Amino acid sequence: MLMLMEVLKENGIAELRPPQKKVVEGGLLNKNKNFLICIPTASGKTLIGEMAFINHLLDNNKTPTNKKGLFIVPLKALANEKYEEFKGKYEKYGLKIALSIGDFDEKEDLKGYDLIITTAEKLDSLIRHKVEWIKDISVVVIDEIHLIGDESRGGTLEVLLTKLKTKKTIQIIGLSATIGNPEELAKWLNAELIVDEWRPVKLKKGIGYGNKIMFIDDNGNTINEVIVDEISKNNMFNLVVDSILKDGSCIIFCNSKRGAVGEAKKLNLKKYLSPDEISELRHLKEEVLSVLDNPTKTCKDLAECIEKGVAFHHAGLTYEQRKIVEEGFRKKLIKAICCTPTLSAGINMPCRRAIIRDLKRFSSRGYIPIPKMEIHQCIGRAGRPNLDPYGEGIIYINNTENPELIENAKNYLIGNVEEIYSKLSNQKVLRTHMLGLITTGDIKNKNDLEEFIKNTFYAYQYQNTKKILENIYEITNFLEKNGFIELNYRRDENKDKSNNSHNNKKNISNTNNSIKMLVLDNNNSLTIKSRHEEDVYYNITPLGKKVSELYIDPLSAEYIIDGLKNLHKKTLSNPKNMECYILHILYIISKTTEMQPVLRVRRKEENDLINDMIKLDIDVDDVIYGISSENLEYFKNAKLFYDWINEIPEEELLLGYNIEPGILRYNVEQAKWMIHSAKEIFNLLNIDNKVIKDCLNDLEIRMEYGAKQDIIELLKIKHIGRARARILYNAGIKNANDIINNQKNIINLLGEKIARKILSELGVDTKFGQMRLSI
DNA sequence: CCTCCACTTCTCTAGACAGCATGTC
DNA sequence: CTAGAGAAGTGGAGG
Repeated sequence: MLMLMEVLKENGIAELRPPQKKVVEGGLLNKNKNFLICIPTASGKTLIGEMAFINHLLDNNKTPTNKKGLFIVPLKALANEKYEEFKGKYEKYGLKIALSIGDFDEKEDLKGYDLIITTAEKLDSLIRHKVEWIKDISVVVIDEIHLIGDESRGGTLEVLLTKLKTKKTIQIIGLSATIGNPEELAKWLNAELIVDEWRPVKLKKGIGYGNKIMFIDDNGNTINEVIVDEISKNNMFNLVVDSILKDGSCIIFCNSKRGAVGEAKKLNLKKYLSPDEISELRHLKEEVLSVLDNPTKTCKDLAECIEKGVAFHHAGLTYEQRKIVEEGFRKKLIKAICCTPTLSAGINMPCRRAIIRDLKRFSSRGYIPIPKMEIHQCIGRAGRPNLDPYGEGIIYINNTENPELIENAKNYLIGNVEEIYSKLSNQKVLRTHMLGLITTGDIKNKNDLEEFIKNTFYAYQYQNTKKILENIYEITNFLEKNGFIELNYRRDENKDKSNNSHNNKKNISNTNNSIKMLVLDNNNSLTIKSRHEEDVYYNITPLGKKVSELYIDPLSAEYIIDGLKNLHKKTLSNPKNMECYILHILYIISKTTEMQPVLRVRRKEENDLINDMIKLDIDVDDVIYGISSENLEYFKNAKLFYDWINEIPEEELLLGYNIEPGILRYNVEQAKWMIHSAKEIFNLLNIDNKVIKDCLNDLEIRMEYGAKQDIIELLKIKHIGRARARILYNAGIKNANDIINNQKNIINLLGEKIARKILSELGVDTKFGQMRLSI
């Protein structure tokens, strides 16, 4: 304890906050005690994790114990932020801190690191690659652990926690936002539950309508009503200006990107800016415009807003643009941000006044209410520690004084938030993780499988594993059918050894039958299990292992395999039309579940797309029944990638497909990953087809750079991207040899510094360089 | 033949984890 | 629980 306080003190923390004290008093320093901590954002959650790390990773002399701690965060941006923060705080004690996320990895083996900041998915992936340091883990802190209830990502966290919590030597500390059923989650984790409402800055909750804000207490009673100056007809504008004039800042949460941009455009705060601020904002504006070679519509819109002291923030912005907006807001140059949920959780972006504009959002099920938990996270942004005397979380109703709407808003502000539920039964989650668990050897047979499921949050919550097990048996059949796993029937070890593969095959079909019987029976099916089923053993195949390590959905892998096999047949009958094959491959990857959602098809576009698909013979099994609208969407998406790799100018691309810079980058990133996966999978299929193989190899590079085929040789060289490659190519320099033979020319074209870098990379006079050339 | 305007029809809808191997202008 | 805003298209009236 003494050591801990000393370390905290050396990092500027003299005293613990009430919830932190509560956790320490509850036994945080007991290295075997798990915790679930539900306290508001910005009340010092992270520090609780840090205390646990210090406790495990440093001894009384403040030197490393060589134990390992993991910090699992939900976003890469957050991981980066914490990595920098922890490095600054704890490296001085000799702790080695690593960041391990999808697009970045410490070069060295993570074995030598004490504190690793990672995401759930990355950690899961590392486990699949069988890193051996997992056994050294002594403490795991999970940030935003309530995400276990997230439809798409919760399952991964659940599988991970299920594994971790069986290892009794690991202390697990879950940090959570307020949830409706914390006891349930805590019990499952064998954790002590700490709930606290303490906040560093007081939060006033209110409902805005017309030009009034009605502040209410936790019982829903009105505390006071504030009249906002009606300086314009735009009530939102009045609300924002009201805050700014009191030295406050605003974040307005909207339910769509368009809504956020529209709201931002309506706020002109120029009148309220100082001359200094105006000139600095002009600088920011230029920065925003220079992020892309040619500013697109989104860039121009943002630049225009920023000049007026406002910004919008959503996934359509590039990473750099988002950073500019966030930085501008922190420096108080940008007075208000209109955003989508990008800012509702994750990175630290507090403000004085958080305004909720929408309480419903469009989803696959229609226009549905936004969860209360999310609204609470949004209004929880209000109140900047040490800057604001208080924060204001306001739900704004544009509609006059409709009592129903006010009542609805009130319900959002008071009372309990939703309970969270296991999302393990999500099909994609089950497919992916069943394969993963078989890969890692966590599940070797049916007994392991049932044991594992019994330990999940799902089983704990529903007290019934029958339904999910039936589901899983179907999935194991699917995995077996596609050659990702093998189902073996063995009565005992000896018999198994004498089994040959032919016998195994026979047994598999028996297994299938018995599983079907199980599904049909609704009453006491678990007791009527046949012996066949009892004895199912799961073995991973090389293909399955690859799919698992690539971290893609097995269903996507099936699409890829089917697609490539079909394409192979086509290349045999007509080995000439390369462009056609490229579109086929792009179409295949557009179908994968990782690429969803794909672009929507407008009615006017339908005919052209159908004609193209027929011409290219893509997924047209039966012309009479036509092509499904889904397939049209996949194809449209494929065409986007096709245009991208054919160097269609970005602005034209975005306009033509009606997307934004950030979304394009995201899609290209996903596509790159899928093409890489397709390439790796194809290599395992034992199909001798050089056309497809070359095509996949080239596509991976072309997708990364957005480049045509002709400059591929140049792109393979370090320091040459698509711009430099194009310059060289236009000057007649087409490959590494040309570069070596035209050294003077290269210097003229690219400048001496870069030219020298490239030449030394090509290692004209070193053997290593020559080897690279031959690759 | 053009412009304006009212009306109808169409379109669109949040976010962001994972592989791999290192550096675009 | 299952919408609603805004863009695009249409067509008639009026000059």
